[in-house]
Amino acid sequence: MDKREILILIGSRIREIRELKGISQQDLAAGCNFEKSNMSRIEAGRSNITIGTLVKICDVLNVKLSEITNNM
Amino acid sequence: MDKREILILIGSRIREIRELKGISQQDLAAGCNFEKSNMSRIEAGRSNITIGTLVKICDVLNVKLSEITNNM
DNA sequence: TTTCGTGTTGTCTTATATGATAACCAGACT
DNA sequence: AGTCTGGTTATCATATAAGACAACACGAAA
Repeated sequence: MDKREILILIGSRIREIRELKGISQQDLAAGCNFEKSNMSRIEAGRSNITIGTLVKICDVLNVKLSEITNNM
Repeated sequence: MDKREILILIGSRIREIRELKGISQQDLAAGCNFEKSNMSRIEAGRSNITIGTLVKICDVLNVKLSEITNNM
């Protein structure tokens, strides 16, 4: 799996969990201290995010990093 | 677990796997197309690496991303 | 229709990761 | 002594992620 695929998978996983918890992109982004526009890009896999950003998102979603990267 | 801890854990995991496979930082870095100095920082958890960089390293080490992030 | 909620996209600045180079340290070996 | 090998650290330029902002699309509900 290459970088592009992984980023898309990570984004999809984030979106899946977010929707499962009934949170809007807006609110998730706000919890992470950034704009919904950036969250939209992240969920679309269009941003090569850092571990720091991913950890922030995991924190707000209240999931472990390994839950996001599971099977990758 | 916060960002700092996670980065240190990821770095340690990379080093562990690299040494297990008997590769030098030099060679791992070369396989990733960057310098040993950067690999040193990454293994020390002193660089907030992107998913792209992590995927590159996983590729050269021939491990899955989830093997690195396991239990985090 | 208008308004609201949610998400997307483009563009901008600033912060920082990437990547290169050089100097350095510690062991091992000659 | 010198000379490898492996790793660390400092500094630099460049690429790009982070973060903010505005405009837009679309469906639902008023």
